[in-house]
Amino acid sequence: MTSRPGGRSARVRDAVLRAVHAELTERGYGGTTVENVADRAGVHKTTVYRRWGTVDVLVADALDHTREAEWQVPDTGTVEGDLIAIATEVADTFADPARRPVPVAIVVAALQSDRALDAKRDFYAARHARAAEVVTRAVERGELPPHTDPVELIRLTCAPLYYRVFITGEPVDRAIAERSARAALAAARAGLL
Amino acid sequence: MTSRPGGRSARVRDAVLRAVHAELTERGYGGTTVENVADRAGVHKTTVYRRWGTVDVLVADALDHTREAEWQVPDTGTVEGDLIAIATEVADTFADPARRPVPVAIVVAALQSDRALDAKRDFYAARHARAAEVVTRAVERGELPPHTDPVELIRLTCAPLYYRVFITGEPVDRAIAERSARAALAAARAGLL
DNA sequence: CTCCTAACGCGACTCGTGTTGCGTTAGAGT
DNA sequence: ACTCTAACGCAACACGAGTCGCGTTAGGAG
Repeated sequence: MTSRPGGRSARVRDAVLRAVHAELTERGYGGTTVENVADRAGVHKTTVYRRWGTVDVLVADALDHTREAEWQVPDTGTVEGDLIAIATEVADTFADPARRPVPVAIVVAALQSDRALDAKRDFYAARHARAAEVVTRAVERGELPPHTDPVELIRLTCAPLYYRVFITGEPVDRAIAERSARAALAAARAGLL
Repeated sequence: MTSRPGGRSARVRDAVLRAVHAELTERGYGGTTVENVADRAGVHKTTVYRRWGTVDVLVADALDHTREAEWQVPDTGTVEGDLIAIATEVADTFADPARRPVPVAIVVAALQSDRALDAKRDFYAARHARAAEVVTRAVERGELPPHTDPVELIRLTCAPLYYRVFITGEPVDRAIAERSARAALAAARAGLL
């Protein structure tokens, strides 16, 4: 039934999703067209229209695809170090002109399409669940109160960075990443999560 | 030169910006068209194309327009009460299906257009500057450390709510608003801002 | 090796968005 | 009251995104 990894369908999908990534980086979500994606992938546009239909579905599928790649959870020995590492990674991504456009495009897509919304929700749910390990470890070590909500601490760590990028439009750097992590940690230590 | 408030230009602008608001609410940013806006405003589409050109400029102008309306800063007597009030207002807006689409559309527009980005940046800069009053009052009362960054505390209060709406896609309610405010306050009291 | 089907390529078509040239009108200035 | 100009209305047009029908091909099954 379904083609194996070496089949034509799989090759087309790989080429198209790579093209989606490149188009989003260069033109952003609004400038990305099904036709341009098809051309870049070396595939006819009707093929893309039939299998995906719209740009937001392309983005959603690309996000699902990248979710298969594994992500390494930091383990510095302390929660503070781990949270700072996580926040720094986020800040670095948004500070890099080559990587920033893709997550931005995903947010835009998710705000306009249920299909992309699901993909984004799943992606962040998985990421948060993985990242929460640093919190559960800290609780076990006695660094944090026993009833601390692990995912909430992760959210609180990242939120100020995303807030700057998407709401206030201010730049983000590592100093802000550190401050966000420490602020979130202070709330956790106060037993507020 | 410029027409006075009662002139034809001003009437057209009012009608168009009202139509923009309605279209964004009903169809969202992606579904809003210059032509639909013009029809709803009872104006020919070329008029809108000439004065604004694109949807993002319409959104930007509408945002500039609403910025003229004054916003009441809460004053409950304590920083905690004030911050909770601010956070609750944000949460209520996003929880209300009738009000939520507009700020969402503004974020989408700002991610795709420099003109809308400027308008959004100015809007939030003004809002934050006004809201920061509750922090400076608190510092004067001795509730918070003297070097606390007022705007940063406001950002920290609101960030988790926006993070849920735009990134994780989780719902926001008043309980989360209160927790966000208290968490931000804990960081401020720890002298981390 | 042959068959069979799902997926792809191709070109023509539809349709909505945005543009242009020209005539018309509101309304400010005198 | 009259003029003069900026802004608006209108219709025809251009352009690109998305659709459709049909022919072609890759590649798995037997």
